[in-house]
Amino acid sequence: MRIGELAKATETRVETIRWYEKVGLLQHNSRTTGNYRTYGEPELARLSFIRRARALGFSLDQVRELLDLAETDGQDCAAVDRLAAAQLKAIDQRLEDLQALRAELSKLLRACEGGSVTNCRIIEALAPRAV
Amino acid sequence: MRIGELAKATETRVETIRWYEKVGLLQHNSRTTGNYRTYGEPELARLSFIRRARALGFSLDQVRELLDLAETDGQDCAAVDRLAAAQLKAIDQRLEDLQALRAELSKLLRACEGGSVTNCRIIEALAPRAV
DNA sequence: CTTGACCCTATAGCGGCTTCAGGGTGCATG
DNA sequence: CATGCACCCTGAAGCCGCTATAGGGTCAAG
Repeated sequence: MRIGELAKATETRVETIRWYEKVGLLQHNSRTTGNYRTYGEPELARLSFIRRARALGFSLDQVRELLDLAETDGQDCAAVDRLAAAQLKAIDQRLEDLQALRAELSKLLRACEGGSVTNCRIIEALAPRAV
Repeated sequence: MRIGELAKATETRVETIRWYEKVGLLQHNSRTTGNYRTYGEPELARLSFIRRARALGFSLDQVRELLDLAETDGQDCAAVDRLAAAQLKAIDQRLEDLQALRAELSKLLRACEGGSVTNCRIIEALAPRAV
């Protein structure tokens, strides 16, 4: 399988695949005579894994750890669990931040809707004190 | 006022202020004989505005737009409103994504907790099909 | 006269790619 | 056999919004 095919199969951009190679996440099988990368099933599986983990918000470093753990035979499920739990906690934190931010912003927007044409309340709210 | 003072007053790092200058968001008043930047009230106000807008999740480009709008006398409140509304929409989208992600991840975690020692269900779930 | 807090510039680095420049490969069509 | 086109290659730079690092200068107090 060539890189474009692998890209399609995993919904990854070709450049991203080459980039994963550069940072040591995914190797290619071999090369054709024309110097094209080729991939087999294991690479497809590995890239799928990577993409799934990325979609769950894991960093590339975390993905590396997960891959290591996945590949050691004596599974350390606890380590995986720790990683996933940490990730969940980080997501919860970001959710909280984002929700606070949303509340602020929508307060601002409500102020604007009620505002007059001559005075933009959003600008006022952002300004340090009565600009 | 020197840069350190301004930094303290706005809870901004000194380096960030210099960076805002580099990207054309905030100028300094003048320089001392010792080549130190100096700032006055208008710069303090402007930086406060920038920081507030940033804290609400606006990009630097959006902040630039907001500053332009804030400084034109004939206010275009509608334009400000559009910007803020777009920002709110973007935040809502990110919230949605993040919530979906959270659900996925916590499903994974629940699977792991119930799993046996010999088979990590998180790894299984990430793998394309029964690695 | 030295110490220390503050300031300066220029440059590189972060994550996670994306884009660009400047080519080569390989297959179908004229 | 030439041409076109989709696909592939490498290497380097660019994106955002800073942060960090190196290697200096300024200035007031002790």
